[in-house]
Amino acid sequence: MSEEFRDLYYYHQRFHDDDRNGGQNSSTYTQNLQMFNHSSYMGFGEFLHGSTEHNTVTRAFGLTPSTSEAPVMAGGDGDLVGVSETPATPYSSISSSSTEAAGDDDSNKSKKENQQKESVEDGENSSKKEAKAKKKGEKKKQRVPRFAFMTKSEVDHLEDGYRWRKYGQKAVKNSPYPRSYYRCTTQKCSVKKHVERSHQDPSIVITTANNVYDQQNLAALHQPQLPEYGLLQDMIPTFFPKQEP
DNA sequence: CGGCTTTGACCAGCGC
DNA sequence: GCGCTGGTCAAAGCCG
Repeated sequence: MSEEFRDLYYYHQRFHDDDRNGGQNSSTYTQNLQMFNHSSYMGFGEFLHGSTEHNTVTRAFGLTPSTSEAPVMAGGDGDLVGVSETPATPYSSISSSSTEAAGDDDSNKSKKENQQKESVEDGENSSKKEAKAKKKGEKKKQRVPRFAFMTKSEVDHLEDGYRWRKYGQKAVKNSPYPRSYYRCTTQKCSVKKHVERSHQDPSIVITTANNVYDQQNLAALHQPQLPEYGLLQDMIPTFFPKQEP
């Protein structure tokens, strides 16, 4: 995995018997779910505290949060959270967080668009500079909480019930595997994620997603279609707790 | 024709 | 200030 992830929490392993075959016969199971911390982002505990609720991650993916109390990620003000104490438990947990402009993906975008528009309209470099200068006056870009999880899979882009459009691909430093950038194409869905394959263990896919879902919009968000081999809830049970009978 | 991927270019943040 | 890197844009092309 890329060096940006510093600390491992849990490690989620998932096998697809036949991903290529529509995943119809695939099976999913979890092994040590490993969580990791993005070095440039806030600690996991911080993430939780910074977030309003335990369901943050659920929201992050636009999934309807469970009504049951999230078990979870309790404790830990620091970089790591104590969940790592129970890694053997299947469905034990998920990954970490990071920060980046809190909820400003769109604002950044529009900012950028405006910037570009300006430069196009003016048709000169000067306008670009102006835009830049203008931007300098604006408040510093904040960070959106992000989190990531590792999945053992043969396919890079895991089916999670959402529609994604790939909007970019970059070579990853120190890794032969590129990183692909996706955005959710569902209306009102502003989630973005990037997916890369671990160069240390090529069988592992690292997915990192932002957390820009507006809680108020949550209800309006689409309900995920059940993919062939399970939802993120299955992959990240700590954040997607199973309903107790 | 619409939706998607590919890919080079651009931009901002960060470290030195 | 400069270079590097991650993230995004958008044109071009592909595909159903």
